Amino acid sequence: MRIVTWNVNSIGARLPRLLPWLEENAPDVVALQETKCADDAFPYADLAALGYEAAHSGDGRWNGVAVLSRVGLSDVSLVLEGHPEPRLASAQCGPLHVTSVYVPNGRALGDPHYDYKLAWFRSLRERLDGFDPASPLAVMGDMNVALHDRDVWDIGAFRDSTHVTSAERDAVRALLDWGLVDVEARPGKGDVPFTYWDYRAGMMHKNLGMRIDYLLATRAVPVRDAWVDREARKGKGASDHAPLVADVDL
DNA sequence: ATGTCATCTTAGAGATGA
Repeated sequence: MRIVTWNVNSIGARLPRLLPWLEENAPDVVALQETKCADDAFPYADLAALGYEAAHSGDGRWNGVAVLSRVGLSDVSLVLEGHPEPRLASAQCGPLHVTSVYVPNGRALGDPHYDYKLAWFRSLRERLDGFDPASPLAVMGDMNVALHDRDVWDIGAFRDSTHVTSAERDAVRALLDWGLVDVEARPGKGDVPFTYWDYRAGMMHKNLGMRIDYLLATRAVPVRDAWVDREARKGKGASDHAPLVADVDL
């Protein structure tokens, strides 16, 4: 099966790009983030027309996550204990349990949002205790963390900034220690499979990006291939994130 | 790098977040 994670930066604004992309790439399961959409405005019908069931959690202007599946959708959960913002959606999709996450950005060191980010990660880790690391399970989404120095275009530009601190990286590593593997995409242009490029300052054109979107999967998920579709980040009407795609033997 | 984009607000340019 083919699985995808993609921060679409508004599903409403992105629909003219998202729907043709789904038709062309034919993924079985898609984890979406930043739908920026209330549940009653979610484009269920457009997605159903392409064969997808959807579980969405969103309340409007900010955040919002979804799981799309054309291989079954059951055991839906939209809750991360103690955190009311719509940043997590999970479901059983055929043989694979999928969680779509949009981790809080953190904003700045010393900002309360940074502590919120770390607390959110802790809750996500605790939530994993309800699952079996020997079973096929994927946690996918925008982690808002660059795990290694090479995962940003210039680590020197990230002094005293979020996304690269030890605490944030430790929070991701705690997920790995539970039993998840960081499924890195094939190297892209510039040797690092960046998934995000800021809209400003021609960052995409200069390939000044970050690898902050992740597919984390248990060892029970045999990964055949994984890549970033940079084409989806190009041109008019693109999200500032590219989709991370993987083919798995399930 | 701070050159854009998306959304909301008691109508329309500014605030907010990324």
